[in-house]
Amino acid sequence: MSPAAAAVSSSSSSSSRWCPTPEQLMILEEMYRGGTRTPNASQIQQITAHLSFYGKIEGKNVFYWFQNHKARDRQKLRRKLMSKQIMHQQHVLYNHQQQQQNNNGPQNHHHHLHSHHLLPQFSHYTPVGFLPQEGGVEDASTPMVGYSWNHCHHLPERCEVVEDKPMARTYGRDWMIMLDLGLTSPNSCSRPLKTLELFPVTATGLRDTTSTN
Amino acid sequence: MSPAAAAVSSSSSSSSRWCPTPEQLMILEEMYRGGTRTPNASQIQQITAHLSFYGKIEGKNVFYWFQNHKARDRQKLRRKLMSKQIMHQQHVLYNHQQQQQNNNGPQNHHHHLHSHHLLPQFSHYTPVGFLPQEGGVEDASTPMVGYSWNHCHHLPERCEVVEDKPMARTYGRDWMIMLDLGLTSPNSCSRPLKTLELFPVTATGLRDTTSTN
DNA sequence: GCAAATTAATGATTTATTCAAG
DNA sequence: CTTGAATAAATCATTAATTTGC
Repeated sequence: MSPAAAAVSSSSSSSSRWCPTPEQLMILEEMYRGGTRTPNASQIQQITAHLSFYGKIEGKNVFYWFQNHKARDRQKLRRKLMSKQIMHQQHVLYNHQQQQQNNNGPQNHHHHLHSHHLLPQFSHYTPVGFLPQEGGVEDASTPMVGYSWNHCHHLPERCEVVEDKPMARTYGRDWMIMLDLGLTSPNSCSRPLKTLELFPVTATGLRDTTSTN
Repeated sequence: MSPAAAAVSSSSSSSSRWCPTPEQLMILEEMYRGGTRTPNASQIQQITAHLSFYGKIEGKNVFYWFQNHKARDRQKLRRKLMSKQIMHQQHVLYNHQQQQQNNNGPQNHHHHLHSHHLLPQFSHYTPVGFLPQEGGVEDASTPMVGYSWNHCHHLPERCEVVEDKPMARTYGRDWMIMLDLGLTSPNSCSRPLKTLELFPVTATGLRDTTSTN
C-alpha cells in the first residue's frame, strides 16, 4: 500500500514472477477504479504496451492482475457481507433468546447455541444466488461504476441503458488470442522451438503435466 | 455414438464456435488417451498445426478441448465414485437398520430414511482431496498410461523417473503466451488493430465486461 | 418423412481455489 | 501475509441428437 517503495527489479536477476513497479501499480489501480474489470485482448495489449514504459511487463501479467484484483475485491466484499449477515443473525438470535427468556420468565437457561458456533459453517462457496442486489457495503475505493455483481446473470436484468457499442460486443470472446505480443523480449519471431517429439500418439511420451509446478 | 456421420461444416457458414472434424476429434482423443492432459504452449501450437490440416482450427480450440475433456472425464469418474459411495452408504444403512431391527426385535418401523432422499445432497464440488489413488473404476477406453490423477499435487510425489528435460520444466508456466500463431488465418503480421480508445483512466469508458453475455 | 420442440453434448468464459515467491 | 501465477470447477451458450405431433 506504500507506493513509495521502489523495488523495481533493475538488476538482471531473472525474477520468476512479475514485480509491478509503483507506477504500473498506480495505473492499474486507477484503471480498475475507473471500471475496468476484464479487459479483452486488445485492451490488454494496449495496457501492456503503455505499462512497459515503466518496467518489464507482459500481457499475462496485466491479465492476471485484473483477474486477481477483481476476485480478491469480490471476496473482500463477500467476507464483509458475510460477517454482517452473521452479525445480523446473531442479533436476531439474541433477540429471539431474549424474547424466549421473557416469555418463559426467569429460569436457568443452558445456552443452546453458542455464538461462536455459528461462524464456521459459513465457509466459502456460496450456492450461486447469494449476493444481494443493492450495492451496500461501499468500500472506500469503489465508486459507483460497474459492479453489477452478476451472479444470477442469466436473469433478464438487461433493462438498463443498453448502450453497447458494436466493438464492445466482441467482449469475452477471445482473451487468449494474445498476450506477450512484442513485449516479452521476443526471443525469436519465427518458431525457434526445437521440434519436440511430435505427436506421442503411441502413449509413450509426455504424461500429464498438471503436477509439474 | 455413431461415428459414421460426417457433419463437417464444409460450407462457409461462419460458425460461432469451432466444430471439430472427425479426424481432428480422433487425433485429439488419441492424444488424450495417450496421456496428454494439459499441453503447454508449444505443444498446443504443434497440435494445432497438425490438426489444421484437417480443417479450420485455432490454438484456443485445442486448449479448450483438453480443458473440457479433462474436466468432464474427471467429473464422470467423480460421479461414478459418488454413486458407488452412495450405494455403499445405503448398504451400510440397510445393514444398520437390519441390525437395529434385530436388536430391538420385530416391531413396526416407520422408514426414517427414504433411499431417494440420500441422493440429492451429494451435489458436485468434492473438497479437493477426494479421488482415490489406485486406478479403480476403469473405463473401457482408458489404458494404464498416465492418469496420475494429481489432485493434492503439492505432495512430494516427485519420486518417479524425474527425467524432465529443461524445456519441459517450463510447463504450466505460460499457457497463454500463444494460441493462434500462424494458424488462424493470420489477418496481418503487424498490429492491425485500430488504436482503440486509449486508456479510459477517467472512469468514462468501458464498464465491466463480465455481464455482457 | 420432417420440422418444431426438447434434450443432451460440448465449445467457450468466467469464477473460485490453490500454489508458492517475496 | 500479500499477491502473482496457475489450475480446476462452475457456468454460459450453441450446436447435435432425439423426441414428438402431424
